[in-house]
Amino acid sequence: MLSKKSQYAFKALAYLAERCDEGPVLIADISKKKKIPLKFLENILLELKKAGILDSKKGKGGGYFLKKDPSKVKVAHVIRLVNGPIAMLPCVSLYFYERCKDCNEKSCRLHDMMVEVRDASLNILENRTLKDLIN
Amino acid sequence: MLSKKSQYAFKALAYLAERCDEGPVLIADISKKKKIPLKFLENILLELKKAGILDSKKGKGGGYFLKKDPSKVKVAHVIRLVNGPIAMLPCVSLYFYERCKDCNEKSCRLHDMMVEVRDASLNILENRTLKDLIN
DNA sequence: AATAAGTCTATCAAATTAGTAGGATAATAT
DNA sequence: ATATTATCCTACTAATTTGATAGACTTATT
Repeated sequence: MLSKKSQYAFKALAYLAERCDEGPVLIADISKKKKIPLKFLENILLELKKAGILDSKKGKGGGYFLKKDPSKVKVAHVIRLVNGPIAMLPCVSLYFYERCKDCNEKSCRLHDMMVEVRDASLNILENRTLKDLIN
Repeated sequence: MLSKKSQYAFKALAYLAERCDEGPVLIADISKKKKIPLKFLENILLELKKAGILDSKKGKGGGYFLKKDPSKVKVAHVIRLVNGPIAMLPCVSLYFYERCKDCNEKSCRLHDMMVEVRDASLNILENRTLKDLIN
């Protein structure tokens, strides 16, 4: 399951995507409209900024805004950033791979099955962007 | 990601599925061969028994064994039992549904997307069984 | 200089995960 | 009967993760 943090991140990103031509948006504004705890949201947005998805401006008239066009930010990328692996097993993850101890990957049928699940999920998540989150 | 408990459960179930015509298998045997902490495995197997997947016999000649044919036990069912929801969001889960607070499901595009991911995953996991875990 | 906003670091409580301990119960063998 | 074998059960603990908060700091604007 996606963490609450991830859900907040998507809500905030969707909100920013809807307003991506209107200049910076206040954290407090997002927090209020999307009912996300302010300080928690601060941390999340900062993280997304450091990851290159958002940018910000300080002082009056400042706030957060998308650094790229919503259609350029993949949902899979956001999940990996905020939530971690998409795969169901470490031995099957593309970005967070870890060898399975005491298990031969070549002959593990669970491995194969989880590769299938991963690919089915990625087929969707790699082809959807923040643009698809806008109503 | 699947918990270690889930991974252990699948290893144990695969082991039992391979030996489903050979009578009861000792917990200690599974623990040793699959390198699963003994006491942890005890708890897991007991849980699977209570869920109706396994049965057991006490005393000499006892042990655990599959209650049904391996081809009758769906992978999706085991995941839900041991790991919990398969869906990425509570508002999209079939067996662990929870309403999304402060979010209108009808107009939430993330919701739609996660329904797609869920169905893509279930399409695989509901159609694979313990039999598919045997080499 | 005052104000408005994001930045940073640290901390905290609750929940979850992974694993352990040890006795209780039941089936079998002698 | 009783000793042995093996599962059953309840509780506990340690480590990690998650969700959230506090407060001082920095930077931009007026």
